[in-house]
Amino acid sequence: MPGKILVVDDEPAIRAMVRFALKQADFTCIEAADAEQAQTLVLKDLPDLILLDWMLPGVSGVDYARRLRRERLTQNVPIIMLTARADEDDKVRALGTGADDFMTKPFSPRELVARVKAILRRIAPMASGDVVAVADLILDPSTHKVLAGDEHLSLGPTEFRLLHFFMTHTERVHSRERVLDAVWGSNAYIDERTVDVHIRRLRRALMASGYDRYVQTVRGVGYRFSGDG
Amino acid sequence: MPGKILVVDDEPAIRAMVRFALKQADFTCIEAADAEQAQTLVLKDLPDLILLDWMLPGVSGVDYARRLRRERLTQNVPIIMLTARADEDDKVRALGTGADDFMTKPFSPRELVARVKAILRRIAPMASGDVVAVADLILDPSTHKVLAGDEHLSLGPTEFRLLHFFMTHTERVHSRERVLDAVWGSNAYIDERTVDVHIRRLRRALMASGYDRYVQTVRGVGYRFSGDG
DNA sequence: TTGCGTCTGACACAAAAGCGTCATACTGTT
DNA sequence: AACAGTATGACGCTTTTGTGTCAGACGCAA
Repeated sequence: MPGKILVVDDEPAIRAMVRFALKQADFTCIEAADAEQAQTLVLKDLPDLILLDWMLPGVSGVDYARRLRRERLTQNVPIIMLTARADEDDKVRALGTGADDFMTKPFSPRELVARVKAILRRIAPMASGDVVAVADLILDPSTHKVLAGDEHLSLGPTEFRLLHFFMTHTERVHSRERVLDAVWGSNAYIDERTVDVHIRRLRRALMASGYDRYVQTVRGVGYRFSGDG
Repeated sequence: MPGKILVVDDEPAIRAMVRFALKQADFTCIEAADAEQAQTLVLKDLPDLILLDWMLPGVSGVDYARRLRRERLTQNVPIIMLTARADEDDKVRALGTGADDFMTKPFSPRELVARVKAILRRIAPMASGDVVAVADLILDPSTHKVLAGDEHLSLGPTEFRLLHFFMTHTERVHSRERVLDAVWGSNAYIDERTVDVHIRRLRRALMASGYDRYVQTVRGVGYRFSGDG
């Protein structure tokens, strides 16, 4: 279950093709025909990546991309622009909006999937679906298992995501706010103290294998996942 | 990898290329120039996969694909559509017929083989007819029997297919949606909770032999069939 | 066709697991 | 010591899953 992808295009045919391709590759796909619909979906469940048509009825794809970049919620969601023609000017402008990549129609499903995966690996390591390992701690999103050495340890969904986040973003301090954004999906009205509780639960689960010491408190700032003290 | 593949294309040159590529990869290849011939071969010896040209003299590839999907015998045989141009509309329509993939000419032998293998991997572990075994649990599709140790256990058709799916796709977590696709067929309008019910029935059947613990719930995600907890 | 038994999917309710918040205890800093 | 930030256990609530039941579909036999 690598990731959730929002497709914004007014042509149902394109959406159908994209949906098919993404589904084949095990992505979850949500769809919108215009910017307004898209925004509703974005607020409802924040996607991991957005495929955005350059030309849209109403608010254009370019304008919508700018807006997505301005707003805090979507600031870090990668965007791939879809355009009808390979026009250099368009390309420059598209990248100017903050798009992460750019594809000209027609494109093959294979190419689409390849690019999506590339972007996700680069920008959203959590959504790539790859096995993550830190020392002897191994987390496998595809089986949803976590191994510490050869011990299999069981985590609740939230602790699993939390550990996944930490393991894909090691060595850095993350504020509670950031953790909430990454693990809870950023539009949650949740008390920051709640992070503490889940940190506690995660530590407890890791305790048996000693990996709890990887989950480090940085007083006044947040938490860090790191091998050395 | 076992496999008999039917190529339906009116151009002998294409057929020759495909035949060559498939033979190299150890597939058996049978050929037809039109839908009528194809149908004769299908009835004589059911192929594991069909490569079907989009444009055929007489009954078009699209229509023939629909027919293959309608008929019981061929309902589950994967189809790869071959189209002349990368026309988005064609692609979409091809997928609408129930094709599992499509390729635009010209394609390389390598690409062909890769796609064929991909499809067979995805669909065939269950369709191969091979006996599947996990620990002492043995499922034989040809006799439709399941043995746990030396106990013979009886399952309903759906539970049988469900177990078959699990045994050919162990270790991974499968969302209910995915399970529905694989076990019920990808065009079933079925409540996701129904999966739970059949999981229950399967577990109950496996209970006597203790294999019910292999059927694991991954909360918030789906189910997994796995030896270790 | 009719009748019979099995299989199925939906539903409703029960049970379980997970979640977020809070109050309180604790720890490090100044 | 006083303060601010953090850790932790408990608790009420929500979401998700488990399970029994039932009406209808289906296959089969007469």
